[in-house]
Amino acid sequence: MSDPASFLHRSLPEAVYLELRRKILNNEYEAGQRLVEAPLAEELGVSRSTVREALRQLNTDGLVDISPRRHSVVTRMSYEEIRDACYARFVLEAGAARLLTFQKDPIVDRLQAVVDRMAATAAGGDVAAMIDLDTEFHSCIIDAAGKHRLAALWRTLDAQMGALMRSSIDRQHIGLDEAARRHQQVVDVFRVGTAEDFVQILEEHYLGTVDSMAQAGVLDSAAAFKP
Amino acid sequence: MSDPASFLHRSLPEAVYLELRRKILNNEYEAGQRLVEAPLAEELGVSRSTVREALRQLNTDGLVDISPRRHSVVTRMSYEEIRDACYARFVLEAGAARLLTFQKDPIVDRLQAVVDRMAATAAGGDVAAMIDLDTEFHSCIIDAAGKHRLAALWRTLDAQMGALMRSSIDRQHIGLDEAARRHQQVVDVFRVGTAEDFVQILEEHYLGTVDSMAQAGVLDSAAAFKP
DNA sequence: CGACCGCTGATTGTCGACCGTCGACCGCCT
DNA sequence: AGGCGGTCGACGGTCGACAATCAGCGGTCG
Repeated sequence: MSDPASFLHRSLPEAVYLELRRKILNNEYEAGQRLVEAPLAEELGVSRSTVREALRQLNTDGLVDISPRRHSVVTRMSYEEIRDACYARFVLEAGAARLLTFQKDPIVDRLQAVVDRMAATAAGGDVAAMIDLDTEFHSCIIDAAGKHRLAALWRTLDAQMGALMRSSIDRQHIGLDEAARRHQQVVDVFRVGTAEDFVQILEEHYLGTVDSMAQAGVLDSAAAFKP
Repeated sequence: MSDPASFLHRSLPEAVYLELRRKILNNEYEAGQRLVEAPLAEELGVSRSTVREALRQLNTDGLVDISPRRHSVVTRMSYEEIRDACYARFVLEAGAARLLTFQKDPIVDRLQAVVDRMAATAAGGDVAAMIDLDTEFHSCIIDAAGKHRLAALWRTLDAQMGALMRSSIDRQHIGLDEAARRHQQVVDVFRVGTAEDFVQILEEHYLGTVDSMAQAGVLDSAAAFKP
């Protein structure tokens, strides 16, 4: 993100990648939609090779599924896959959190500030902004641990979850106040508790997230098989 | 690995990717070596596009660094980066382990079997086989948790570490018996302990690994600042 | 009437060529 | 002699064309 050289030489594939990524994450392309190289290339004014490279990148991000010799589609995750990704994200965040000093860690002020903004945003009903704040909140924790690689992995998973959350909250307009409250709870535990307490409430927090996504019916077909 | 469709349609880029990956992981290419597209293409009998795609894939695996408009090189990790990757691997494995039932989990037999083979291998002094067994050992734990996404992330990190371990153990021919003993210790804790005990010994296990790599001088930390 | 089989269109796979850019080298100016 | 600007070679970036392959469709045969 803060790599100074990445602003210069933002290559064509990188730009295409970012554009397609943005559209997928904003649900301008819905899950399962076909992404055909040639039309995208013409639409974006580049050649197929360029689009192709961007699609491969999106594939490794888990945002696009590529069927060999067939066509690419926006990833549609099963309930199982969503749970797995969510759990992996939780595990990484817990791994970051256990490195922090609790109670007197200055990070708590930053977290509180984000939660305050969440409360304000919840009142306004801006779903997209809320999800961005969620990412910002957890990023604080991840970044504070100073583990760059771990943070990178987390960010990939978070982006995917963000896309799902967008589409889930879009469908049922509840939970913004609830979300703000949940995060406040996390901060409170951070203030007075230990790493163990924190991990526990974090896990509940994540489970709540995947549950609300499940109930929102984001997972179209596989939802029926939920235990 | 177990994807049935992956045997069919093993495309050219995939094959090239696997071949280059194998060479990097076996240290047939040393860290920092330049990987120029055109010569590689000719050597492998494919076009530059194909090699290019394989290099991108290796890049996202963290095995190759790509400098825009310049050339690609085999990744040379700093001490910090190694520690980060190692820690992330540990976090993921701990996240898998906490889902297991301890003491009576049937996995322990499989783990013990691997350790037994380790002991035999240590006597023979086969470094490469030992590293493969290490991967197999930890894979048992990861796979037993049944979290596919988490396992995939772990595997990527493990492959990188494997490359480093190969080159570190190559340089100092000690530690094979020591490695076997360490893993036996992990199994013992698994037998009688709880998830918390296990995570603790696992962390020591990982720290020991990164330390021995550090001492082996894999990370030319001084060389990093040298022209 | 249904199942099978080959045609066909759509889409990706692969390639070689041309273009732009970067760093290295060299000669000139101070 | 040292710094600087220009030139050159090397390499990645981008492209359009051609080949391979798959799914769906329509015709045909049992």
